[in-house]
Amino acid sequence: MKVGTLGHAVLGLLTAGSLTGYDLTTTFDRSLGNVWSASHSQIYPELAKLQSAGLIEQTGTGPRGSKLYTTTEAGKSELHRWLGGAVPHETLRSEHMLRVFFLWMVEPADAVAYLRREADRHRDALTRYERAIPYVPLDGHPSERWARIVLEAGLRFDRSMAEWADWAAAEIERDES
Amino acid sequence: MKVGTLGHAVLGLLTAGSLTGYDLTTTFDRSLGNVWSASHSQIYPELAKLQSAGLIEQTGTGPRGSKLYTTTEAGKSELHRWLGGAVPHETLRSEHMLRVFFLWMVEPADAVAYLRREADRHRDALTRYERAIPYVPLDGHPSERWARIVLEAGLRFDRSMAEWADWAAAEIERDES
DNA sequence: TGACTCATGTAAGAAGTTACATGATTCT
DNA sequence: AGAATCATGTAACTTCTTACATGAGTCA
Repeated sequence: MKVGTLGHAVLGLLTAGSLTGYDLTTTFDRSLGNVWSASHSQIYPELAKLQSAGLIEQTGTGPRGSKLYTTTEAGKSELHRWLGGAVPHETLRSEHMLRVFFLWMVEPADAVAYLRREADRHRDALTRYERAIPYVPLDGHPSERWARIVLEAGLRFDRSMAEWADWAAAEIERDES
Repeated sequence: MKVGTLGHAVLGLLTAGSLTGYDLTTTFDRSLGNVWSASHSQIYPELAKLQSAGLIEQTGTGPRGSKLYTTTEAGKSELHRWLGGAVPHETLRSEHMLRVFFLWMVEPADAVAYLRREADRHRDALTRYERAIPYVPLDGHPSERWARIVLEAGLRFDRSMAEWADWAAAEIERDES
C-alpha cells in the first residue's frame, strides 16, 4: 500500500498520542496548517485507508461516539522509513508570484498597490507568528522545540516576503517618478 | 466558464506573444517553473478548453504542424479581471516542513544531517538564481523587470531558508553537546 | 428551545501526476 | 540509420476542494 504525504502527516500525529478524526482536523486547521493542511472530508477516508492497511488502529472511544486512533508498530516503521528517505526537490508554487509575473500588464500604480497589500498581508502573518512564539519555547519538549523550529521558518518566510514586496514596490515607484 | 490558475497562466503567456503548446511546456519547465509548473498532459487539454471558450485562438502554424495560439480580446479581459481581483490567502504547503515537524522522532544527529542537506539544497538554488540575474535586468523591458522581481523573490526565499536551516541545525547541535 | 460546537461521514468535480501512444524533423 | 528533440495528444489514477448530509451534546 502506498502512503502519501497526508498519510504520513496522520501517522506522525497519531504517534505522538491518540486522536480522533476531529482532533486531526482542528490540528490541520491550526498549528500544522501553516505547513500542511487537510479538510475533514480528506481525513476520514484516509483514516479508514490507514486502518485497513494496518498502519493505525482504533484504541478507544471518546465523548460522543468519537473514535480514538493510534499508530501501530507497522505504522511507526512506515513513518520512520519516510522520515529517513530521500527528499524530492520541492518546487515553490505560488499563484501570487504568477500574478506578479504578469503585473507589467497593469498600470504601475495598481501594481504598486498590489505589492503593498502583499507586504501588509505578510506583516500580518508575521505578527501572528510572533504572538505564538511564547507558547512554543525552544527549550521545551523535543516535539515543542521542533514545532518552534517550523514556526521560525514561517516567521522568516513572511518577514523576507514582506521585505521583498516593499523593495519591489519601491523599485517600481522609483522608476515611475 | 470557470478559468483556473493554469488557465490564467496560459492566457498571460499567450498575451505576450503567440506560442505553441510545446513552447508553453518548456516555459513552465524553465523560468516560470519557479513559481508555477504544468506538464504537457495538462497543457494540451487546457488549450482546447480555452479555445472552445473563445479565450484563445489558433493564429498560425509552426514548423511541423505545431499550432500557434494567441489570446483573444475576451481572453485578455478575463486575464485583467483576474489580475485586478482579490487574492485569497495563500497557505504555504511544504512536505519538507511537515517532516521537520516530526524530526524529534529521529536521532538528533540524523535530524541535523537532514537540516544541513536542506541548507545545501537552498544554497544550490540560490546559486542558480544568481547566475540567472544578468539575463533578467531590472532596467529592461517591463516584462523583464517583473520577471526579475519574481526571480528576486525566489532568491530571497532560498537565502532565508538556507539561513534558517543552518540556524536550526546549530540550535539542535548546541543542545546536544 | 435554538444556536453553536463537536463529530463523522459521502459525493461530485477540478486539478495534477504518471504512463501510454504516435509521428515529424534534425543531427551525428 | 539511429538517436535526440520537437510536437501533440489520451488514459488512468491520485489528490484536493466544495457541497451535501446527519446526529449528539452544550450553553444561553
